[in-house]
Amino acid sequence: MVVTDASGPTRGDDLPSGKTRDALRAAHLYYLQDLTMDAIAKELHTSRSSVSRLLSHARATGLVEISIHSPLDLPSRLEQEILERHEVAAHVVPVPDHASDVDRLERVALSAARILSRFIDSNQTIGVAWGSTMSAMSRHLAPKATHNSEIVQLNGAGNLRTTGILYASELLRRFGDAFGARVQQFPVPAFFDDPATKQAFWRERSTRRLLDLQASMDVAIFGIGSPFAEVPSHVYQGGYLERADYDALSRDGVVGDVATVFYREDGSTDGIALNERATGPDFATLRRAPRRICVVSGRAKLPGLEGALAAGLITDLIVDEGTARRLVEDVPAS
Amino acid sequence: MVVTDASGPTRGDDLPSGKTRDALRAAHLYYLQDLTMDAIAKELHTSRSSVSRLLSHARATGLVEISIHSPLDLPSRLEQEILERHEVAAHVVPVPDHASDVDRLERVALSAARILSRFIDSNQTIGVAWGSTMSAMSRHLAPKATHNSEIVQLNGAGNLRTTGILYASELLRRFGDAFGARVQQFPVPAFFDDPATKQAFWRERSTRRLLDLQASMDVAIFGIGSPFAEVPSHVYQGGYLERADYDALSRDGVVGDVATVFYREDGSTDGIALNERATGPDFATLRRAPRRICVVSGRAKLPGLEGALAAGLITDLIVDEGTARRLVEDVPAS
DNA sequence: AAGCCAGTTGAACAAACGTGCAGAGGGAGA
DNA sequence: TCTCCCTCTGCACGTTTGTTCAACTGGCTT
Repeated sequence: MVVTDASGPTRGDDLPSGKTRDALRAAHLYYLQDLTMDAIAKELHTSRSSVSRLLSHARATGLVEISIHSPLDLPSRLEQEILERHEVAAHVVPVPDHASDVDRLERVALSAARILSRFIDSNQTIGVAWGSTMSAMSRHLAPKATHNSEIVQLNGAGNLRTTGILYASELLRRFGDAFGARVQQFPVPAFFDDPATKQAFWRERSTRRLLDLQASMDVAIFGIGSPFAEVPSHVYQGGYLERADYDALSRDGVVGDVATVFYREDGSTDGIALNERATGPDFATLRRAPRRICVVSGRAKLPGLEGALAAGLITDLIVDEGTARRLVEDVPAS
Repeated sequence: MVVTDASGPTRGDDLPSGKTRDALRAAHLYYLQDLTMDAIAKELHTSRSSVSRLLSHARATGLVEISIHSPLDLPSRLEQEILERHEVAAHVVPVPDHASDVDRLERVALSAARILSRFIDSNQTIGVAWGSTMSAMSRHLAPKATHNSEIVQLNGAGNLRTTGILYASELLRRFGDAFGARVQQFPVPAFFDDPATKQAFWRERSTRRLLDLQASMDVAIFGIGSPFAEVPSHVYQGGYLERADYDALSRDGVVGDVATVFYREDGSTDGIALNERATGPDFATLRRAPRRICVVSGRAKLPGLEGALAAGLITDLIVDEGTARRLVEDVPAS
């Protein structure tokens, strides 16, 4: 639920009550004055454990923000190089080379969630895709109070087996909760069976409303799908695609997808039949968003990432260290 | 010393060596990925204790910044009221009411030091006064790398007993170190014996250079002196003033000083003889600095604070809770 | 070459911290 | 009014973290 907190007009002394208020004060004392929790407990007339919990609350709830500044001169050579080669602001997440893909994903998602709050603000329309990366991310979002913002689902999530609504709506809801934003779901399947159905649907006014929102996004957040990786992305496991679809993608030289829209190594999408049935925004629409944040982890997604970069889909990239390294090594000159 | 760190052009893998680099990585892992220090130790191939130290280093050195955001709607009613009444951005430091004045000062100074780094940036001229408040503050500054900034001493520090140079230079040096800035000392006594000497000195070219710097300050940082408080400020203990001077101040209705320039309750300075011999910048000069940060703790300084506010010396105020409360209560309507 | 100093290191200990748990409080509904 | 359910509290325990200490390193002097 959105942070509301009963801190009414309790004027008078200095005990305006309200958990958030206490948390704020505890945070001041702990992070700005270096008191121990014990000392804070005494000042707040409560137990040390409660203070510990208050501080957890303060962190989890975004009252406290911890950020890390490279001393400008040495900003991860990697980030620097990625910026130069691809004109993309990169955030490289350190992960040990031997980490499993699951670990890697989890850690990138955690960092990404923390970094994200910098980009979110009031009065924004925020497009959110879905997939395992976005899902992991949604579980770690640091709340940040905003007004009048809107979360828009970028692509449908229904498939042959489930409506996908539960999964996707849960994910979206987490984003909405974290930022106190309204959530606009997109209740369509990930892929239509028949392009004509999509066309028809797209003409519906309720659909149009959503498409218009997408077209006016301020921020888009998405992962990258990699159809032919050893560990396929969510889209490719969940029964969204059939054998024939795969074969078609393979023939077309597809290296990845963003919000269920497929593309080739060079970023092109023309003539990829499946896109006619996909529900994600075409790249021209996506690129209208001034800030487009891509979260990637695992070397398997490298080709997909390179394609997305070629397509100019990304303005901000959050990526694990190993993949970042390969990105700059693979392509000596773009 | 200024952070230099031997992290040269060590290209290659991902082990560019350098303590700062490790600290940065540790900080990422600890604060952005919530690993335990033990886990980080393994990733960095070192002991847990070293990681603990690295993290301390990262915090002390400003690589990690921890900030606290009130959820905009409830920004300490006090800060709100001070803003409305005095047009000053206040930062209220929570301190228990029963805290001693020494505690109070220490805690305000600590918070102030942390808050300060937000205001400091590259290519700035930063005026710094001295006194017990500034001294306490200087001991807690969080380093922040800047280029081409300059610390300028606002007022002389010599007195009858010592040259004051040691004390003041130590204080200034800490500021300089923390921000990697050059330090411009002002080697004059706090008060001249004879106004004429001051006049003469002020015509010296070396003095002019410094006064010009003061006149082009971007930020000024100062405390408030309170001559008649039970616990007198540094200026009033150290042998800077004599009996006769006190009497004169008392007759003139002085309530405080900023950088050894005295003023009355209404902020006026005209006709206060001592100011003719003082070495601090006159208020017109001071007010040319776009940002003027005042750090105050202890109710004894309340009259002084009110005078400084009346004189329009302050744009940003860092003050302990008790004093802030009295400030808004004392004067129901400004 | 020996000696010295300043800076690091990990082990061991002590302090500070997070969390499961059982009990207390306090509405909303029966 | 009683009961159920939810939330919050402080305690007790195990874990995590800060710090002291002695040993070690590498550079510089004598």
